[in-house]
Amino acid sequence: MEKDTTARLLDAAEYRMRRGGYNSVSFRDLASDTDIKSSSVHYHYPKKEDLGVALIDRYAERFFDALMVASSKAQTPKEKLYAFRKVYRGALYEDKAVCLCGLLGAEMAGLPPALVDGVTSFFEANVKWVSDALPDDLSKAEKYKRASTLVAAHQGAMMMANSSDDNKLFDTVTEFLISNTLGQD
Amino acid sequence: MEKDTTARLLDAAEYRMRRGGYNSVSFRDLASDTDIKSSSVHYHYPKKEDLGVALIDRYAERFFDALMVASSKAQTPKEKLYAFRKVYRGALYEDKAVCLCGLLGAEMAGLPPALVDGVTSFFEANVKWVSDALPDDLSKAEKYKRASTLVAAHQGAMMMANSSDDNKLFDTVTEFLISNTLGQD
DNA sequence: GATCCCCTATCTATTGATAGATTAAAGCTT
DNA sequence: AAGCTTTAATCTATCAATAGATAGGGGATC
Repeated sequence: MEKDTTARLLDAAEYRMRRGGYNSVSFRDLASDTDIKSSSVHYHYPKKEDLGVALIDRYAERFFDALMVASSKAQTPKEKLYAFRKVYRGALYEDKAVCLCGLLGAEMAGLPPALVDGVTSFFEANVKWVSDALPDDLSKAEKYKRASTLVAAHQGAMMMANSSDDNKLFDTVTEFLISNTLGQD
Repeated sequence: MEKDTTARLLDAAEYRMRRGGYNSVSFRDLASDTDIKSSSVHYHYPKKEDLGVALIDRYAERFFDALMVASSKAQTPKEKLYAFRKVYRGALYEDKAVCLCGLLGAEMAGLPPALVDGVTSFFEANVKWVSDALPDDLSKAEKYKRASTLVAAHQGAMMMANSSDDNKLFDTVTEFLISNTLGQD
């Protein structure tokens, strides 16, 4: 089965947005990417904001789906955190781009209001997932602290790897941090 | 002495760019911010790329100046890293925005070539500074690893604090990481 | 008088967005 | 089955607004 138009539009929009940001995506670019006219893009997503919301929704859903798959056999906290890392790593290596929400999170103040919530929840859900992956005996506050640190470092490492064109930086940082964060009780 | 036009232009451009990214800044916006005409903005910065380069240069210079000041009395690695943190923290709390290079680093693929180098060097210099601040007895590789992690986490924490409108997240993450990174030999 | 700085005026390209025609398929009615 | 209606998805054509950029004029200062 072929991909329908909305899927192809979202693919094109995600590709562009994860490289140049929200304002680097235009309806005409998407139109030429998908071989339709820009007015037809508006048929699927009347406002750019609508497109943005759909993009974030799809991205988040795909991210957490991938996270479930990657962590399905994980038992220990360590295994779960490596699953988390693996999903981030895939986004960087396979898509050759930073996290959509990481980029939009930086541009937050310039985004239409409807997008802000999606980005915020993405990170909340990230932190929650990592918190739940950490050892049970840690306090809630301690879990929050470590989970936030892990998510922040993954995002930062992604951005730095991207901007220095050196993906190994991501590997180095996240590997170090996971072993280190778990290394002490 | 009043600020000259270029300084006011860079102020306005930095304000906007650190909130909405490179493509959210327009010559007309800057013109109205500084009460001149957009053609006069072109007098100072003929191309947008020129403006971008000047912005990054000034930002980097100011950053490392602030770092020198903040670390002038620092003796121990721990004190130096807290100075590093303090400068990042100031950028977040006082400017109420993310790091210019952090945002541009994410948008890298959509930037004019001339800007790319500036952003890359900013991070290289960051990592180098932190490396030099770490204890002497660590290997070069170990220093690189920890320095990259610290810089990445500061950037990521800044972005997450910004996008969740909760600056304390930055404090929590960076405090945890500095004490933790130094805590083990 | 040359230089610096800003102006008016204008150009072309691109932006997000809309109106209205067209086409084809799907569903109903008789 | 044939004819009619509706819906979905695309098109052409066009807007007004905004983008980056340039040409050339005017006043101030050195």
